[in-house]
Amino acid sequence: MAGQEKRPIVTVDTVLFTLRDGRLATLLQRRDKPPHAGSLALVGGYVRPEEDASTTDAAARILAQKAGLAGLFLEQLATFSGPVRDPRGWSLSVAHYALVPEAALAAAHDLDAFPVDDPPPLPFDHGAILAAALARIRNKGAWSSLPALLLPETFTLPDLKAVYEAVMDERLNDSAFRRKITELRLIEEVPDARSPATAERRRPAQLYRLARRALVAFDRVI
Amino acid sequence: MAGQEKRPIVTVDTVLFTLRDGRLATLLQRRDKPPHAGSLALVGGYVRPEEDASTTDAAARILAQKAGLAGLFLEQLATFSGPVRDPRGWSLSVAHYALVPEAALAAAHDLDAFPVDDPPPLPFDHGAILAAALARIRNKGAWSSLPALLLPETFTLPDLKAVYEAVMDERLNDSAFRRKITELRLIEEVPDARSPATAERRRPAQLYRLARRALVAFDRVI
DNA sequence: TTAATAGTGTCTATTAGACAGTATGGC
DNA sequence: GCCATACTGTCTAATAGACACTATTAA
Repeated sequence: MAGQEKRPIVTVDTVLFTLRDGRLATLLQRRDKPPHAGSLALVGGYVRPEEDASTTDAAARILAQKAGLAGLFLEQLATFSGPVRDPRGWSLSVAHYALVPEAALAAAHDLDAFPVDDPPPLPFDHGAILAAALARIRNKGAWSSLPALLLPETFTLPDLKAVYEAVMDERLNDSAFRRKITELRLIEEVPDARSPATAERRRPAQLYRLARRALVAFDRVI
Repeated sequence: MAGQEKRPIVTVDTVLFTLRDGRLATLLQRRDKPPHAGSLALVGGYVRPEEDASTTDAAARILAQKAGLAGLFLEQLATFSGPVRDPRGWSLSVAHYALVPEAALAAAHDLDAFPVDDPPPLPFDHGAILAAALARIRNKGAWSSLPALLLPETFTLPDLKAVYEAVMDERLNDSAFRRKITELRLIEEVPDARSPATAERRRPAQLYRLARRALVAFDRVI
C-alpha cells in the first residue's frame, strides 16, 4: 500500500472582505511558516479531519485561531487544485469568502487591509482565488442582501446604497435604489431612530435594520 | 508522524444531465465496488495526484474510463465534505456537473437515465449533490446559453425553446423568446437548411447553430 | 440664511408578456 | 382544404433610470 503522498494535501483559504474608508477591501495576513513565510496571504490552513465537521467548519476554526474572527457570514467559493500551486506537493484548497463588519474587526488580530482592486502580490494561487471571490461578491451583490452584511446592525439608506456601490463598483440611481429596497421589504425602520450627523453627514437620516438577518436572494437585480 | 488518515479521502463526483423524451434527465451508474456496491450513484472516483492536473481533470478522466464519455461541457459545482458522508472515513468530494448531448451518449456505456425530479434513492450524499446541481443548471439556464449545449450542432428555434423549458422547468413566451435569442446574437442561421418534419413537427423549421460554441453568459434573463 | 445631504414625485425609455394574426407544409 | 405548427407584429403592463423638486438640519 502506498503512503500518504497518494492523497492530496487538503487546505482551506478564506478571502476576507470588509469596508475601509467606504471602499471594499480585503484582509490579508503575514505567513509565519514556510512555504512563503513572511508573505502577505489569505488566511488558511490544513483541514483537520479529527476536529472539523466540514471544510467550512475548518475555515471558521482557522479564522478564529489565526485572526480572532468569529460569527462571520462565511460561504464556500470554489476548490482550487493541482500539482504546482503549492511547493509541498499536489494540493487542494477549498476557498471560502467571508464578510467582516467593523464590529467583528475590533476583536481581530494580525490582519492588514488592502483595496480589492490593488492587492499586493500574493503567493500560491491566492491572486486567482481573490479574483474569483471578487467576481462572486460583485455578482451576488446585485442579486441579494449580501452587501448589507458588511454594515453594522443599524444603518441609514445612504449607508446601504454606499455599500452596494462599493461592492458592485458602480453608481446606483438613488430613487430607484430606495424604491427597490423598500419594495423588496429587505429592511425595516428602527422606530424613532435617526443617525447622528457626522463630518460627511450634514443631516441625520432614518435608521433601518435588515428585516431578516440571513442572506436573502432577490428575484431581480438591485 | 501520523499516517495517511490525517489527510481526507479525496474524490470527485459528476452529475450528468441529458435530455430524455424532451425532459431533463440525469445519468446514473451502478457501483461495482463497496461501499454501496450495486447501488445506482453518480459517476465518481478517487483523485489521482500522479495523473490528474486538477480535480476537473480527474472528473474528466473518470467519465472517460467509467462511462466512455468525453468532450463534454464539464464544470465544478461545489465541494462536499465531512466525517460521515462516506463509511471509509472523513472524505471530501469535489462535485462537478456535465451536459451530455445525444451524440455523446452514443459512445457511452453503463449509464441509466432518470428524470431529475424523481431519481432513485442515492448513496452517500449524492442526493444532495444532485439537488445542488439541479439548482445550478436551472439558475444558469436563465442567464446563459448553457441549455443549448444539450442540443446537437444544429437545431430549430422550437427545439431551443423546448430545451430551455426543460432545463428551467417553466413555460416561456414564444415571441419573447425568439426576440431575446436573436437580439442576444446567440445563434446564427444555417443557410438554406430546414429541419425535416417528424411526428411532432408538422412543418419544417429553420435550422440554427450556436454563434459561439462555448458557454455564453447573458446580462439579462432569457 | 445657506449649504449640503435626505428623501419624494414624475416623466420617459426599455423590455417582457400576452396574444392576435399570418405563413407554410403535410395530409 | 384543413390543421398543426412556425413565425411575425403589436398592444400593454411593469420597471429602471433620469432628474427635478422638496425637506431638514448643522453651521
